[in-house]
Amino acid sequence: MASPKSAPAADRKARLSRELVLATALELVDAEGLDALTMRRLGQELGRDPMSLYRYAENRAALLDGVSELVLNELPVHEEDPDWKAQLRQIAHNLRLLALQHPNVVPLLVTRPLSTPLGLRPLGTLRPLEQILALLVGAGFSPADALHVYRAYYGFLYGHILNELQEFVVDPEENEVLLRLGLHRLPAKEFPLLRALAPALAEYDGSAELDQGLTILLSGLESQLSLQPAHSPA
Amino acid sequence: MASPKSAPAADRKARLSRELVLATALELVDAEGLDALTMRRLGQELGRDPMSLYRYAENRAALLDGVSELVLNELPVHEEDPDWKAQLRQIAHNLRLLALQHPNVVPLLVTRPLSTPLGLRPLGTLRPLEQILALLVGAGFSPADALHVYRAYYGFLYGHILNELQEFVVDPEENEVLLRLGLHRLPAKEFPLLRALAPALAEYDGSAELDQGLTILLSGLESQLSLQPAHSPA
DNA sequence: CGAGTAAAGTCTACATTGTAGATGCAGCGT
DNA sequence: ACGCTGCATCTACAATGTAGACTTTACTCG
Repeated sequence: MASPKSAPAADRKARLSRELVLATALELVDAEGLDALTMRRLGQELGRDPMSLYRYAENRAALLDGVSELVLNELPVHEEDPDWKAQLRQIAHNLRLLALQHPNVVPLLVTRPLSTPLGLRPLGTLRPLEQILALLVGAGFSPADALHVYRAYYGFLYGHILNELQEFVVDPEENEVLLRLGLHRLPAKEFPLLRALAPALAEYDGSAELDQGLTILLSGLESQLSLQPAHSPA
Repeated sequence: MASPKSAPAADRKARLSRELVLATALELVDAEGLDALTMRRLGQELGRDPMSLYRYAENRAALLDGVSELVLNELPVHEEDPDWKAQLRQIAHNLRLLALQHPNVVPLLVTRPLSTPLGLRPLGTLRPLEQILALLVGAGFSPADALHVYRAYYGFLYGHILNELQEFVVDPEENEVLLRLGLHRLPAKEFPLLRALAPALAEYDGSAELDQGLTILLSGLESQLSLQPAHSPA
C-alpha cells in the first residue's frame, strides 16, 4: 500500500476550492435534484467533512446562488454583434439549451432572485443583463428603451423555459399519450380540451415555438420603439 | 365565566376543515414568507396539534400545492367573452395583481408545476388553462393553434410577473435610488449601464409594460395564426 | 337515552437537516 | 524552534417532517 499520508488516493485529498465545490454541487443537483444537495451529502461527495464547505460558501443559500451563477456563466453573450435581433435569438436558444441540460437548476434561476435585491445578487448573475443592455445600446436604442426591450425579451424567454419544462413528458416508457402525461386522471367532462390536445402536447417543439414568439416580439418591439426616439419631457 | 365545554372560546375550538387550514396557511405565507409555513407553526396558528394537519393534506408539499390552488382560484376567467384579446389582457392584469398581493406565493406557482406532471397537478391549477383554451377555441382558433397562443401568452405573462417581482424595491425608506436597489455595491466599471439606469429601474411601471408586451404579442399571434387556417397534412 | 363506531385530534418518538463553537493540524516566515 | 494564519474536522444542538399508537369527540342506531 502507498503511504496514506501524502498520496492523493485517486482523487480524495485534492485541495478544495470554491470552483471544485460548486462544480460538484452542480453535478449532484443535475444527477439527483435539488433536495439531494445537503451539506452532508456534498461533503461526502467530496470526501470531506461537511463543515469544510462553509469556507467556500457562507450558507446553504449562498451555495445555491453559486450554483446558479455557475450555470449562467456558461451563457455566452456577444455584445458587439451588430445584428441585435439575431444575437438575442441566439442567446435565447442557448439559454433554453442550458435549461434543458440542467432542469433541476431552473427553479433556482427563477426563484433565488425573488429573495435577493438586484444589487446584492451574485455578480455572475447580473452579467448577462449588463451585456444585453450593452448589445441593445450598441444597436442604437436609448438606454431606457434598451431596458424595456430587455424586460420584454427576458420575461418572454424565462416564461417560455418554464412552460416548456412544465410540459415535459414524464414516463417515456409509456406510449399512450394520455398516460405519459398523466392526463387520464382528469375528469373528461371538466377538461375536454386539455384531454383532446394530448397529442399536440406530446409533440411540443419547444425550439420552434420559442423562435416564433421571438420573431413576433422582437419585430414588434423594434417598430414600436424606433417610432418614439426619446421620452419627451412632460 | 361561560362554560368552556361548549363555548368556542373566541376562535379556538372551531372545527377544522381543509378550507380553513389552507386559508390560514396562505395568511401565514403572506405575512411571513414561505419558510414560516412549517407544520408546527401552522398548527400553533390554528390552536391545534401539528399532526392534525395531516388529515387535510398528505404532505407539506401537498399543503403548498393547496396554497397555490387557493390563490389561482381567485383568478376569474370569462371564457364566453367574444373579444379574446381583451379578455386575455384582463386576465393578465388580474393575475399580475394577484401576484403583487401574494408575492410570497409566486415561487410556488412557478416552481411546483416543475415537479408535478401536468395530469397530476391539483385540478384548480389546471382550470385556468382549460378555460383559456375554451376562450380561444370559442374565438375561432383551432385547438392546436389555441394551444400555441396559450403557450406564448402564458409564458410571457409568467415571465413578466417574475421580472417585475425581481425588480421590486427593497427599502422604500431610503430615497437614494442606488441604495434602494442595492446597486451601490456594483463595481462601476463592469456595470456602467445597469448603474446608470437606476432611475429607470425605480420608475418601473409594471402594468404599462405588461400591456405593451401583450399588445405586441397578441396582435402578432393573431396575424400569424389566422394566415394558416389549419395544419395541412404533410 | 345509551352504547358502539368512525372520524378528528393528540402524544411520543425518531431520523435528517443546517450550522455554531471549540479543537486539531498543516505550512509559513522569522 | 516558535507561534501565527488559514484550512479542516469534531461535537453538539435546535428545528423540521412525519410515522404509529393512543385518546377524545361526535354521531348513529337500537
